[in-house]
Amino acid sequence: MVFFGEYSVSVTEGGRIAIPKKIRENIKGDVFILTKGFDICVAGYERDDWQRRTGDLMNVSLLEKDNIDKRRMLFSGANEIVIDDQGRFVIPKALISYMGLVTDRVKVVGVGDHFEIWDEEKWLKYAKKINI
Amino acid sequence: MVFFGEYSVSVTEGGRIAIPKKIRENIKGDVFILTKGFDICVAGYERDDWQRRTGDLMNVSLLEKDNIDKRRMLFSGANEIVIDDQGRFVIPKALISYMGLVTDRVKVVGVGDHFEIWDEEKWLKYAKKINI
DNA sequence: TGAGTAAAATGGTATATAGTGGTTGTAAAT
DNA sequence: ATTTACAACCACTATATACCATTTTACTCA
Repeated sequence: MVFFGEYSVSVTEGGRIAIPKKIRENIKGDVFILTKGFDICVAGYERDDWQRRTGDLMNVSLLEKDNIDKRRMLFSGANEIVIDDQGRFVIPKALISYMGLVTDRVKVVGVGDHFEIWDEEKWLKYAKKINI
Repeated sequence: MVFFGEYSVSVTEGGRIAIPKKIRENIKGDVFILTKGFDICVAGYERDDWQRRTGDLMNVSLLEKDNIDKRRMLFSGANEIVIDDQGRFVIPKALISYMGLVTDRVKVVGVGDHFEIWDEEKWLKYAKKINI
């Protein structure tokens, strides 16, 4: 399971997209976790992987304030998404708003352990900035 | 496994090429990784080799932002390519666009540990500039 | 509270286009 | 002369998109 590549897909008015085949075939089953990512994008994780990796974050001390911002973002933004049998799903409103979607096109990009969805323009700007 | 030589091949409208035999016979099996390379070309690596070099980027904390740029760059630019039994494969759209392909000819060149694919004109200009 | 209405979510179908596999042609190499 | 590598072409399949219909949810006002 490694997420690769960069794909341009269209978004309907209701926030529905068809996830690219090359990304989808890396998701076991038809369920995954979609949450807020760094730099105004949304990030998708395999459910098992998500549960395994968030495990440690569930056992922090009540007095531990470190990373509280990131922990809030990660968990409050998380949604369990079910992909329909045509490979489509709806990006929840809160995440649409978080990613600042303005056009009707997004980039779906693989980042190894997870994939990300970006407003297309924002991705292009970012990619230029970090010189991809 | 050493990639060398310079070959000119044609590209179809859909971005498909027949990889030169001399390059192909250095690829173990029929799979390799095609990524964005330096100076607007795309670069092909053996899969094992690439995975070995990127493996440590797969197991970072969900809260770790430090090398996110690097991870996005490496993985979003990479594609797992399967060569068909006639030695053909399609260069993904994002990479076609990255390499600035204008004509219907590319140069496939060996660079030791990897091979590269260039828009032919760009390669000739580059080769002239660096006085090869 | 509950019926009526509007809006959104969902499921399905049709269409265009991109991807894939196969055949044939041609020129070069053996 | 036969084989091989690459090119060109065609046909079929898979995927992404747009569109429409139905269901569900939310909202309003009597």
